[in-house]
Amino acid sequence: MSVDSAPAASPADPAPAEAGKDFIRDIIQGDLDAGVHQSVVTRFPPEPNGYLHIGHAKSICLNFGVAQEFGGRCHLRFDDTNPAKEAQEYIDAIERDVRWLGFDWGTHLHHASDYFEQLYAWAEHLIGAGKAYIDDQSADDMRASRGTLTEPGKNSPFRDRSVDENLDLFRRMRKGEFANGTRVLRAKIDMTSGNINLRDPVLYRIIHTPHPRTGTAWCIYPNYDFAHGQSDAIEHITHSICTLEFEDHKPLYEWFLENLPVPSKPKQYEFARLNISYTILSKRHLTQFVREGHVTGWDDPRMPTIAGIRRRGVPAAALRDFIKRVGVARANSVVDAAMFDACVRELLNKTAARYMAVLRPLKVVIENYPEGQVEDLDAVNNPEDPSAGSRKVPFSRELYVEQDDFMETPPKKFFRLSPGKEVRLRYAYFITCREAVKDAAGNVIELRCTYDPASRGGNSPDGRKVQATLHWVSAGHAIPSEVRIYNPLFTRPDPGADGDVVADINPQSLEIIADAKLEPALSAARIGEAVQFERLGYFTKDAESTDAHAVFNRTVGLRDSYAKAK
RNA sequence: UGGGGGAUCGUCCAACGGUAGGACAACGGACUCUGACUCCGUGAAUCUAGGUUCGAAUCCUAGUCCCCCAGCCA
Repeated sequence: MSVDSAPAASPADPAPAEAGKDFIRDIIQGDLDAGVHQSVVTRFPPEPNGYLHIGHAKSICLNFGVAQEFGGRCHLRFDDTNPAKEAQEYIDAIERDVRWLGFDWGTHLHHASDYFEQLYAWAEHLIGAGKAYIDDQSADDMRASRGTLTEPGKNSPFRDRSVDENLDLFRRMRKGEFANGTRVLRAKIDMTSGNINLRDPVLYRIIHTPHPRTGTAWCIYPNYDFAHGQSDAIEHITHSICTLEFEDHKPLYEWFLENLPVPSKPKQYEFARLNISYTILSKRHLTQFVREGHVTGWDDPRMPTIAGIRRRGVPAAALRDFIKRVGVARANSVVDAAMFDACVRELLNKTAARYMAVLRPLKVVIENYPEGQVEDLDAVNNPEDPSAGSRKVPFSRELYVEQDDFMETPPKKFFRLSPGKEVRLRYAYFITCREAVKDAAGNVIELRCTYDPASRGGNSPDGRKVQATLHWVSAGHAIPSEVRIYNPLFTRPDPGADGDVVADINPQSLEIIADAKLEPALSAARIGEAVQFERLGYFTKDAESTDAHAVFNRTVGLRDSYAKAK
């Protein structure tokens, strides 16, 4: 299912270290200036339970970005503490995506599972200090005694077990003597705390499921709270940057650092996660879309995953630019999806080679053009980049133009082809429409036109002007191709606001054009290479293409002030 | 009605007691062999009410609204 152009081991397009400015960078600069740290060490800590999305890209750019800017380092650490949800496929995809984004963790690829033995020892340390106990309550009973947002919790009847009993039970948990869900290790903190995370949080649970890395070595696993801060401490992370919802966990994070003989004391900082209009960035929902087949996979170009964005043809640099423009703050916000498109267009305008392609072909016959004659006309590859040079485009008597570029009875502001109207065919000739040929149903199926031989190359020696320049493809030379047009996956800017995300999925999110016509030079396009189809948008050849059947994805359309005016 | 956070143009982010600025979006114009690009221009904001101060988006007080937390997920 998953077609992916796998990047090389190190980033093909490394991110440049250009400093942004935000409260996180202010804090780091302050710490460095004050000598709190000699250098900065950050980490990007994904759980390998799904593919990375554009929200993760924000965290990646932040963590790796500050490390780069301040001359420190950033670790890639898999937070693999729950084997029931994690898989090797995700681990591989995450490494690939981080590299593609342009970042390099060097030798610092780590896993929470690397620390299972140490974390276990620390758990026994806590038990020995009387600060953790084995609870035999069921999950339901624990929930009932935890209290609510407004009512304090009640102590577990197992809270005062002896150190020896706790130690014995914990060791037997590790040995696998107990079934899933029968016992947990809890910290002994304060069941009446206003912060629910401090009401004797669970530290270890029994999960008899093989782990992608440690196999069956363990059947008890630390949870996030017991693993994260300690892993940070082991790696000497200086600034542990996470999203706002972990703010309530900070007191717990610090409680472990204070009560355990950890080698360093990292500090946690939180920022607001990324939200984008017309987009869902929740792993739970993205997983659902894949599982239920609303999309073709994690790398479906409609998905906000890094793999999907890449496959759609967005360059890593455009994604980085977007993240940079969005900024980092603590206020919840929803970024306009148009800002992402703007970043993509801005980069592609400078870099993408231009070609002509007709998506919805309408046959044009140039009546006064000699049958059998073919001319190779010069076309500029990229007007924004003279070094890109030029190419030849074949012109002949029978051509295709876009159906949208003809109207039998045009409204006032329609500049394109209509009966009697003269337009320019880009890089070719002025042509005038003489007749629209229709089928029995009255549909226009062909245009009979004449050309002005003196306008070869696209300019008339008498200096007369035309209002429109159209793209075109020689019928006899055209390469047939499938083109996939992607529209927003959702019909509303705030999908799921009424409670059902799936109900807001856009039934027209994918338009497949089976028989587009491409100019011959496009046969050399490489998979993943960004090109512009003139007047239409930016496209890239999909990895599903075969020699016999090309497939192009639309990355993003061009701005279209005419369409908007209509 | 517990605990924790947050409110600045339509949107996102700046301004760190001293002229509220940038980007995206919108609108108008110029240019154009892409109705693209580019360029020029226009409109557009400090949650409310008090207070401190020569001066407040920034400090204080009281409100209002929004977000997060009751997994043996992360």
